[in-house]
Amino acid sequence: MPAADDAMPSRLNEIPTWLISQAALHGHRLLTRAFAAAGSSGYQYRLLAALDEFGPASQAALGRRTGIDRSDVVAALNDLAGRGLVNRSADPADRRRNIITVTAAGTGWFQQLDSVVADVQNTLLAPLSPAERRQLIRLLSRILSHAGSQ
Amino acid sequence: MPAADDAMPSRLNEIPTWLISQAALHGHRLLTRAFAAAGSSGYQYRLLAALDEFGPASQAALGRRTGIDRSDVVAALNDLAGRGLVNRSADPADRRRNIITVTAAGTGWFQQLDSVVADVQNTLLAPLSPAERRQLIRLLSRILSHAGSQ
DNA sequence: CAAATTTCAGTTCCACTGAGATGG
DNA sequence: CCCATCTCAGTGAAACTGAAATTT
Repeated sequence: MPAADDAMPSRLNEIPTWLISQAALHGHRLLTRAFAAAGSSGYQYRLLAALDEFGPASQAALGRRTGIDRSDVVAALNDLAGRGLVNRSADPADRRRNIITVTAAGTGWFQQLDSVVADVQNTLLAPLSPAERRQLIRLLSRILSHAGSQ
Repeated sequence: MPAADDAMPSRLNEIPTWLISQAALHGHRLLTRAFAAAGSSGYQYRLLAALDEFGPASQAALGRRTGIDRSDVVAALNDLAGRGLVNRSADPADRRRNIITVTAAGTGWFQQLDSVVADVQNTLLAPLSPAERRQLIRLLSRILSHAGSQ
């Protein structure tokens, strides 16, 4: 029997949480693949973005800013440091801390990752016009700022 | 030191994949909590939705329709069957198959879960007007149908 | 002594894979 | 002989927890 056995319950396709989850899943797959192809990861991109915007910081501060767990920050920085993209140095003012600094190579690497991220956005949002993309961003931002302020 | 140590890199809040992921995370948390409070799970809701829309089906067909892995279908149906919400019976036409049927109690349960889901949508989308909610649904649907047809 | 930082080891949750048993 | 189904056990990734060592 042919039986289009794989049709989703139509109910699900009208439920916002479901649509958002599916879109997130697809975006996450695209990003993970693109980062892996570039030899990196989402954690590394987020850490480099925080360093780029706020300058050198301790590992704990990086974890708080990026929402990455302290344990995972260690592992991601081990990798970045091993490739010479960031430096670890002791904080003279507080010897518990490692101060993380981006190297010149790290800055160049971050710019490359930035274009990887931009490509993925274009792939994901391909069917939407520029105005529609802005609209989507605004709607999601409002949902999130409401969620965050509860 | 005050140091608003927890501000996200502003770059992230303009990246659609990031916004979608954050919204999905929040929605998932709300749903998981609401389902748990009601004594159920998202898997159970999806399986009951498929049975409600398409009628009795084999476990393999349910897995394909709901996108739930075959192993996880078994576990979720074990729970539903143990509570008398669905029945398993052998398919007389193909004895490899279990035919899953919803009981009367299962139908009532599904309607309760449906209102749990509706409540969560209202919570998540609280800051949006009805027109904006429809707009969000349309934009996401277009992204997904484009993603699915590739 | 209490608190913060870095680190390692281990846990938990979820999605998935492999394989055996039954049957077509 | 090959394929589909149901089931269980196990694997792997991602996020988190606990605790030790160091320093404030």
